[in-house]
Amino acid sequence: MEKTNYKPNLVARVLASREKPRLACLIPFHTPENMYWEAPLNGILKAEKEIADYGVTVNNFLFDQYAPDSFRKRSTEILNFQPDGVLLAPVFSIQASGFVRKLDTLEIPYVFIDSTLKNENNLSFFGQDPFRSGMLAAKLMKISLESTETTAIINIGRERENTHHIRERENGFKAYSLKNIPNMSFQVLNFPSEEINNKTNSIINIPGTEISGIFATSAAHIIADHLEHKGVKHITLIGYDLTRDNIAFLEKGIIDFLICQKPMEQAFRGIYALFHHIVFKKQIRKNNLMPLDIITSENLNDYLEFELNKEGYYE
Amino acid sequence: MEKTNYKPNLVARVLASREKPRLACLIPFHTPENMYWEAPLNGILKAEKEIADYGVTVNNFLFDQYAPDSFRKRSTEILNFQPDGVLLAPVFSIQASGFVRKLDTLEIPYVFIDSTLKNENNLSFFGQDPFRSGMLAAKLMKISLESTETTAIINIGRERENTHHIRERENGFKAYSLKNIPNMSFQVLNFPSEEINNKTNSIINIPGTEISGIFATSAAHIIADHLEHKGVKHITLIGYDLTRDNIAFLEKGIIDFLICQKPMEQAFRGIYALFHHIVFKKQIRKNNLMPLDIITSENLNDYLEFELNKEGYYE
DNA sequence: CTGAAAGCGCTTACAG
DNA sequence: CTGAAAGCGCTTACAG
Repeated sequence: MEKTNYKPNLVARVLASREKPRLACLIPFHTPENMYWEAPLNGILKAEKEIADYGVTVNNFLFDQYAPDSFRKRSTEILNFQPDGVLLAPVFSIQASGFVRKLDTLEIPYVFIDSTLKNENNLSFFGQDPFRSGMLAAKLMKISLESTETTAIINIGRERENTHHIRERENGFKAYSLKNIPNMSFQVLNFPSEEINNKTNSIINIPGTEISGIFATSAAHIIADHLEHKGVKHITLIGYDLTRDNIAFLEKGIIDFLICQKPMEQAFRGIYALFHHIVFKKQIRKNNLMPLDIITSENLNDYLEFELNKEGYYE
Repeated sequence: MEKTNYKPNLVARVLASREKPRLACLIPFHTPENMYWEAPLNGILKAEKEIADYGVTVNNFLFDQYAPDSFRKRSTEILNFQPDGVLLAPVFSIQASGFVRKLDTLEIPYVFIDSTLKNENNLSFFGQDPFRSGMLAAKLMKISLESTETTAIINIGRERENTHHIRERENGFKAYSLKNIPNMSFQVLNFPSEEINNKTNSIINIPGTEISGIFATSAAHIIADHLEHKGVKHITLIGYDLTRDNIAFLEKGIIDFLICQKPMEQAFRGIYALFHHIVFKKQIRKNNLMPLDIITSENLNDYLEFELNKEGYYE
């Protein structure tokens, strides 16, 4: 009888509905030393503006990315806040698991950005596949090398800092190299970030001319700074993320490639996923892998301008 | 007195307004031989769906990309249609100029995609900078080459076919090479597409082992097919666009890099620019250069999946 | 030319 | 439990 394929007008629905959905975001705050998390925050703020007319409000609960306790405190605040949806970066997997379990009970939808947890009922995930990004880095390394050469995989960071992500990048790089670059050898070097900060130039003891390529699984700018001071040229350096420091070294030609994971867009689209789900009852795609964008000095400017302005499809 | 910063609710405005804006699109139709223009059309259709609830309708006027007369006919139809906004690919610059002049008189806003015309009053442009894309191709070529080597720039296509675009790609490649790859020599080869289609394997007379890299300013799959049949390996092949043929050769490893200009997103965002301008009276950024996306076999799948699904920020 | 009323297509509180 | 009425925040045709 009701076979008429009636489609309600969503604009009218929003206006008539007295609902004012409240979203909560749980991501790390950024610091002058680590600006990475500024981008997701900007994505959130941009999305918030765009959907304000639909009655949606967004509240941010920022935690210390090195302090699991801070994460737990903020997540409790969110539960008290009783939001209609949550966007979170599940940096600390144990604490995040406990938190989303409570959200499940309360039937509050939640979206992961940056990294994900397996076997959770998240509405959606926006982020990168770290293993594949490591493979891509190895491919770029392969074409940069001339023949039989040695490269280094350098991990910089605290023990707890995004460990899984970093390891997966390394694993991807290794897997690709072993399969596709048989005549390349590599060594793995680990440096805690505290040590690096104090004595950059001495601690990274790169065996001079033997190394022709470096894959920095994080903080490429620190290695770039080291290479610049040492006056080392001709080392192919591949890293991650368009932070200000990295960009400077990319422009100077010290960093050759940066792989970008579109952190602003991850957060922007995460908010939109919640918005579309809650307000428009739309179906949401669960896994959204961001493309592995390759940035060089040639496409840097277009990329930056584009990424900063695209989100709203207008200025 | 009215210093109160009152912001009208756009959702209510749309509902109350009896306006039903009608958009017209003027782009080439695609054919089995040239599927490129399918992507922009899909972008248009996707955007159309999303904004239907706002009362906007979209009408497509497709022309033959090799026939200026076809362009002119369709543009006349659009003038009779009296749209509230126009999206067009100004493939034929003279005809397009005449058309947009009439739109100016009628005060109908219009947006360029794919390529642009200078000194026109277009609301917006979404496309790529072909010169910079050529530079990027040269950079990729540089890192792929081992030392002193010869590369070829190969242009395939009819005389009239996107000439400006193609030439600019070539010019960008040359400019970068001359400046940054002093020990590389290159030759420029031009093939009309008609000849190619008939005798692919014989006409491209690539001087065997002397060539170690090829920059295909268009139709890379034709060259890839040639290389495959000849059994030539180790030639770095760089081309454009994620067409089905190109993708197949990228996966096989015969094409090494494809530079993508996001044709679907160009059109999608073009429609959104018109929508936001007409319905929401939003300010629109005039020049929107798409990033020069570098696609390899490693990031191909993520890229495809992402691009095909991102537009609506949901599935 | 100004101002109050009707209406956009829905949802929801309320009367029956 | 059902159905008609009121109302979301605007615009616009219409009465004065």
